[in-house]
Amino acid sequence: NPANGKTRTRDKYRIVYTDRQRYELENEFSVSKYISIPRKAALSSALALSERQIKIWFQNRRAKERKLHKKRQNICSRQLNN
Amino acid sequence: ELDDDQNNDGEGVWSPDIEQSFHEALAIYPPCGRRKIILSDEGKMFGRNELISRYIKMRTGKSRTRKQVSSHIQVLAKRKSKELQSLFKDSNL
DNA sequence: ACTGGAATGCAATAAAAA
DNA sequence: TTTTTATTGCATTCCAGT
Repeated sequence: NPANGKTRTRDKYRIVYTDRQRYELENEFSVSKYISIPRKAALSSALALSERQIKIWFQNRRAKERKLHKKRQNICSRQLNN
Repeated sequence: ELDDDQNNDGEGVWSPDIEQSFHEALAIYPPCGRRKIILSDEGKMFGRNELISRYIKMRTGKSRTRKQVSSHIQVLAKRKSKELQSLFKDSNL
């Protein structure tokens, strides 16, 4: 449903991705933190997700990485000021 | 560096007074999109967003860059299209 | 070389799911 | 409570038009 440009509906606030969708997305992320336009198109048709969903997944995945990195930094600084 | 905003007051980026002059500028310059976007004065070039930016500075004394104006127009257009889309959904279901 | 505008990025946030 | 999809308001980057 790419013509809409909208994913959320009144009955489905969000959908749960399949294990294969998660695996392939995670695999692509390990190659590059930023998805290229042709790779995004390929993943979109391969995983039956809209290009918007691919784009948003990478944004959320980067946010997760930043959050984890911040946690690691906090642990390090905690160990430094004992 | 510390909060160095001579141009930005305590309110948000598009506080009511700035929003007011922004809409005035929209009405003044081209009364809705379709007019010669190519504005070239002797020596200097001026696009619509820059004219809007200058108008906001005139009326409020606060600076909003042409890219801020561009971004704001995009956000407003998105809101409008979503309002229309939700109206269609409601009437259908 | 200038621009306006689309695509994209990110922080904050919501809410369902785990 | 934490994690996972999805949106929103701004800014920033990418694309052409003149």
